[in-house]
Amino acid sequence: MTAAFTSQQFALVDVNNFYVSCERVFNPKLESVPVVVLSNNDGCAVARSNEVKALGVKMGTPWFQMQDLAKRHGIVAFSSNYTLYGDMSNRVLMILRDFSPEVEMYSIDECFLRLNGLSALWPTLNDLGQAIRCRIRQWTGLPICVGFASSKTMAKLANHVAKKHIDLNGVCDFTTMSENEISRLFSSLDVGEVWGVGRRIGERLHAMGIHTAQALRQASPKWLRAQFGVVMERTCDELNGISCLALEDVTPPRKQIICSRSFGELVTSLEELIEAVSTYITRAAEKLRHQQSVCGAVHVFIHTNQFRKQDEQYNNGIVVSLPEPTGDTRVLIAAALFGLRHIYRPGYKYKKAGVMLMELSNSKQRQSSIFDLRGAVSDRVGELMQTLDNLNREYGQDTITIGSAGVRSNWKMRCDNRTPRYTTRWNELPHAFAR
DNA sequence: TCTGGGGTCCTAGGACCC
DNA sequence: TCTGGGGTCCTAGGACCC
Repeated sequence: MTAAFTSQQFALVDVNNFYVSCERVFNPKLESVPVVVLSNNDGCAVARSNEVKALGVKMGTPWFQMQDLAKRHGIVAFSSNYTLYGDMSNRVLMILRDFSPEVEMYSIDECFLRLNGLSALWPTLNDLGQAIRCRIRQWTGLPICVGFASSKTMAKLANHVAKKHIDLNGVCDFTTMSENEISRLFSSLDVGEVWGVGRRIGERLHAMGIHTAQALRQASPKWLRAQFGVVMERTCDELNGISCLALEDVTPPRKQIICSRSFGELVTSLEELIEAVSTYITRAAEKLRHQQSVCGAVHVFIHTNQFRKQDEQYNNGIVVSLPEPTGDTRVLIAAALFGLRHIYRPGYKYKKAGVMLMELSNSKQRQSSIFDLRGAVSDRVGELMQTLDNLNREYGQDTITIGSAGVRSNWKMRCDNRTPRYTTRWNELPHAFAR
């Protein structure tokens, strides 16, 4: 298809400071209070309210490094509550589907919409944007911004502009701007703000004298390709309104599934690592079966804490191939523990372990090995796993587990200040009192 | 004391084959 | 002493994203 000759219209909808905003929905007293949400293990700030951003706290700042600042300014910190955020994210998605049949959930807090033809239903795209903001605010309590443009990369930038310029009231539409307005605006945007330009490439572009989005837009695509590869060439085209990135409204199944965690306390014993790895495999296998895949190889890794220079360091991982693809938690655990025993060395203080399910394929088109005479057996296994998943979904995670996942908890994450899972657990519903 | 987790894509280079 | 060339596949590493 010749994208260059087909005018497209995209919207990017992005929830402002998503995790923080979710917490505020259920605790309005947090409005205008500086709030951060911490990563797993209460390690780093992964979401910051505007008040916290104004204090100069960068994304990913370790929580222990901002203790002084937190005390001085009364920063409130929450452990992450992914159950809550995931559910709120789904609600936003459902609402957006009312506005366009073509919605791509790009990340937990961002959606692309394709609007071809739909914009005719609204006086202007700005009206559409305001309608979306209004309904999401009313139905979920979440604040969002909307960017409109003729390519996804530009829509991302339009959203960025909508967030920065208060007078735009949360909506920015590039599609009706003149070439002059676009040039002026893009000249004020650092090239690093462009989607696809990260730290490394940003530095190189600056060194080459390309400082703004406008300069990148005017660079030669062929030259960019020679310097940086095909991705940057596409980015340049996209900045010129030539849509190269299609809307992906059907999520393709994951090609790999990872589950890894840092430990709450340093771990030395094999037994504890076995518990942790068994637990991670259990989580990963649930995701695997949920997307109807089976897995052909398991990667296990362990490492020590790289920040503790005084400790002897050890990192290792191993890939264990399976004789035939499977979704059976028990087989996957056995493979992972086999690998773990291979790479485990006593005498180190381990900080993190993880597993990666690789070589995923569709469980419906599973290819049997020539030794597999057990079609009936694998059907039984499928039923067993299905039952396990159903019970755990119905009665809560880990109602039924595999024995090696264990009951010790030294290795479990710190998560000291997590709010209730207000929207997905009956016993954690928010209370409302009438006066 | 305390430093996240989960993904994708592209490219270069080596192994191997004919 | 002379010592090809082209294709494919795989992997590791690097870059990006949120």
